[in-house]
Amino acid sequence: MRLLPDLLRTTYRLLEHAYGLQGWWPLVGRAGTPGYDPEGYLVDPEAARPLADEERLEIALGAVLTQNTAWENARRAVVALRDGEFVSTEALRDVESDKLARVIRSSGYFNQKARKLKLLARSFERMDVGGMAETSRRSVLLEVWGVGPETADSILLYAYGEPHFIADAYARRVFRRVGVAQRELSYDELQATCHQALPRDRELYGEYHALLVRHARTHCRKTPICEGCPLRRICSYARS
DNA sequence: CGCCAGGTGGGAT
DNA sequence: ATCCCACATGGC
Repeated sequence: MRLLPDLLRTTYRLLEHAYGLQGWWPLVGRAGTPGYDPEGYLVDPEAARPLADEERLEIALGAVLTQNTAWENARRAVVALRDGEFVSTEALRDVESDKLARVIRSSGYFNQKARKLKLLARSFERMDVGGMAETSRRSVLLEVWGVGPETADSILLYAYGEPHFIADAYARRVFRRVGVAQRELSYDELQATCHQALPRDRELYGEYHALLVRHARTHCRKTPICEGCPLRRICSYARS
C-alpha cells in the first residue's frame, strides 16, 4: 500500500502531464487579452495579475451559476450579466429577481439562482470591507442560502486565493477509483484527507481541481473509459 | 427520446 | 445521519 501523500502527488503529476495547465478560473472579462484564451482561461502564467473586486464577484457568480450545470450554459449567463452591467453588488441588490432570472436563463434553475445571486451579493458587500480573517470568510459564505461547501471553496480558492481543496463529486469519484479511499468519502472527509496529505498551496489546489474535472469528463466518467487513461498505472479500479 | 452537467436546500425516514 | 426530490437549460 502506497503512502497517501505519495499517491495524491503522483496522481496530480500524471494528470498535469496528460492535460497540461488548465488556467482556472476562467474570467470572461479577460478572454482574448494577452495571456488568456478566448474563453478566459489563463494560458500564460506570466500574464496573471491581481483580481479586481468586480472580477472576484464574477467568479463568485459563476460558481453559483455552474452548480449542477454545464459550464457553457453558466458562461452564457455570466456574459449576459456582464452585458447588462449586473456584475456589481449594487446592481444585483437593485434588480428585480424576475428580471435577473431572465438574464441568467441559460444557466438553468434560474429562479433559485437569481435569489442566490442577490443573497451572495449582499454577503460580498460585507466581506469586501477588509480585515476579514480567512477562517471567518468561509463561515460567512456557508451561511448564505445557496452556497454550499463546493461553491464556498471555489470562491475562496479562485477569487480570494485561500488554499481550500475542492472535494467535489468528481474528486470523490476519481479518488475512490484510484484507491485514495476504500469507500466514497463525504466532502468534508475527503477535503480533510487532502489537506493533511498535500501542501496548503493555492496554485496546486486550483490546478488539481481543474484537472480532476477535466479527467472525470474525458476518462473517469460515470461509466469509465479506461482506454488511454493517464492514471492507468496507479489506478486500483483499472487493475481490478 | 434519455442522460448528463464544475450542487444545494428542504423534507421525510 | 442519510436518503430522496425539486430545481431547468442546452448539448449530445
